[in-house]
Amino acid sequence: MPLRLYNTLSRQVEEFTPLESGKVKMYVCGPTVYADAHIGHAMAALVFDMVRRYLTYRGYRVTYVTNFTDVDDKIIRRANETGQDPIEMANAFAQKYLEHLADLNIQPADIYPKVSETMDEILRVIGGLSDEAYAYELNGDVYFRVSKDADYGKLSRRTLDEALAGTRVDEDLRKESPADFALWKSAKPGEPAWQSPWGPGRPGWHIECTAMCLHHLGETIDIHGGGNDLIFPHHENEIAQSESLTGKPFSRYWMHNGMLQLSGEKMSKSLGNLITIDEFLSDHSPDALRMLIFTGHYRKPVAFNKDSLESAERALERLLTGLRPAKGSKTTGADADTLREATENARAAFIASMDDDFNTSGGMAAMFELVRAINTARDKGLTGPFFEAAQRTLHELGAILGMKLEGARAESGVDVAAAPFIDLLVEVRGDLRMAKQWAAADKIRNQLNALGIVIEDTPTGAEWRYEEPAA
RNA sequence: GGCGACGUCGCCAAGUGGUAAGGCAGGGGUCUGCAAAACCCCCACCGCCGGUUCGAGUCCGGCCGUCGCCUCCA
Repeated sequence: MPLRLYNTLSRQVEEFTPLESGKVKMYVCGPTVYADAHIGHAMAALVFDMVRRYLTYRGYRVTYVTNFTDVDDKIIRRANETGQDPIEMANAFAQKYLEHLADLNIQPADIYPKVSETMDEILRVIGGLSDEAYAYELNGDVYFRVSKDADYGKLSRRTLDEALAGTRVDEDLRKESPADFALWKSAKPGEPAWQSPWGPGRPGWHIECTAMCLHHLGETIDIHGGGNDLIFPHHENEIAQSESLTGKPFSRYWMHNGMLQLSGEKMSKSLGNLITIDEFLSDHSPDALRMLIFTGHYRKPVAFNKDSLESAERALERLLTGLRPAKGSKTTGADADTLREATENARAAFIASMDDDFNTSGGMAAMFELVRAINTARDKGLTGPFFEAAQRTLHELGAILGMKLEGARAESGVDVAAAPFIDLLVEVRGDLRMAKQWAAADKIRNQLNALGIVIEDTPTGAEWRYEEPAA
């Protein structure tokens, strides 16, 4: 079964075939680093991390490039306000972003290009476009001549007239057409500037991705990704620049994730309705965010609110029940066969779903089916290789979605040093129960519970684990 | 206004034209001293109106509604 994915360019689900067999060149637009990243950024990073992990799982060798925009109006403004050097400030935010990505269990990209480090390539691209009359200069500014690009608008499905309809009133009136966009901006006093054939200045926004792709991945890449708010004008303009310069298709597939929404609106810096990654991680696990996002489809908007987050956390807890240890002694027999079959079915169902445009929701369903099969097998006393294989498969499928599926006990909450004392209390409680001293036994259970230690009685004795105390 | 996406159980959310996955919540059981967990069972005529078809949540048209883009934006 081939992998199929939705291509924004064709507005259809297509079979995926990379340019070079077995290899995938992938570029994802990264953030402009002028403030703390929020979980909307995280969603894009998470979605494409999942895409990359799945492609890798399916045997592709993926080269993954994602950029930092570190030269930009907003960065300059913010730096001026706070009296910092713009490049240094951007660098600090980029560094922090990288830490967030690591905290979110996002695999590092192969290359993280920055505008400030790609200047030679950017100038070369602009020069090439100028040579072919795709660009023109106006007193140190260089603009892309949209009218010369015959298929401009093919990604966002807009005609030139439509693209013009909403253009700003305070446009540079010297431009040949309002739809023309800046490739190079001449330097104003107090701004960081680089030397160019058109005088000192800095690049326009869209040109960086074109230059970075060309430089690091070549003239045609396989997958270009980003949020769907980038389709126009950013990605449209990238296509215009790249294909005008090379005469070749820029990206074979365009993938766009839906927006994370807070109270019914897109989470964004300009709207001010955001939750930073820092804020999120202070209260919740990275797995919970993945659960929330991958419960739905990556192209659809995700509602982020208290309810959806709580629901995701409970769903995650349920997933984790499948990883609790076996407690019986059977290793073979009908229950083992049933579990083995369920394990194979779950993996097959997971792959079938993911092959269909990364249907993580269906993949998640397969994981829950597996959890039920594991829990049933455990209740029936199964242990041993088949039980372990099932749990390993659960981990394996979770890992494709970037989930660590770590039990709370192993992860945090309980100081390792406290464990023997808890064991002791649980043992004492067991003795009290034997003596039918219910009140005293329940007191231990309740008080430990208040501290986040959950005790469960089983036929083979009491077990305990740590859980975040309910708020 | 233009372009586009979407409207499926109380909530979140899948769904290749043939009578609706999964999760959360809820109800009923098994187990248990009680509890918790786990397991079993129950819980949807798919926004509205037309049309195509033997048959539509799934295709076509219209309407209503939500969201995104059109300006920096993951």
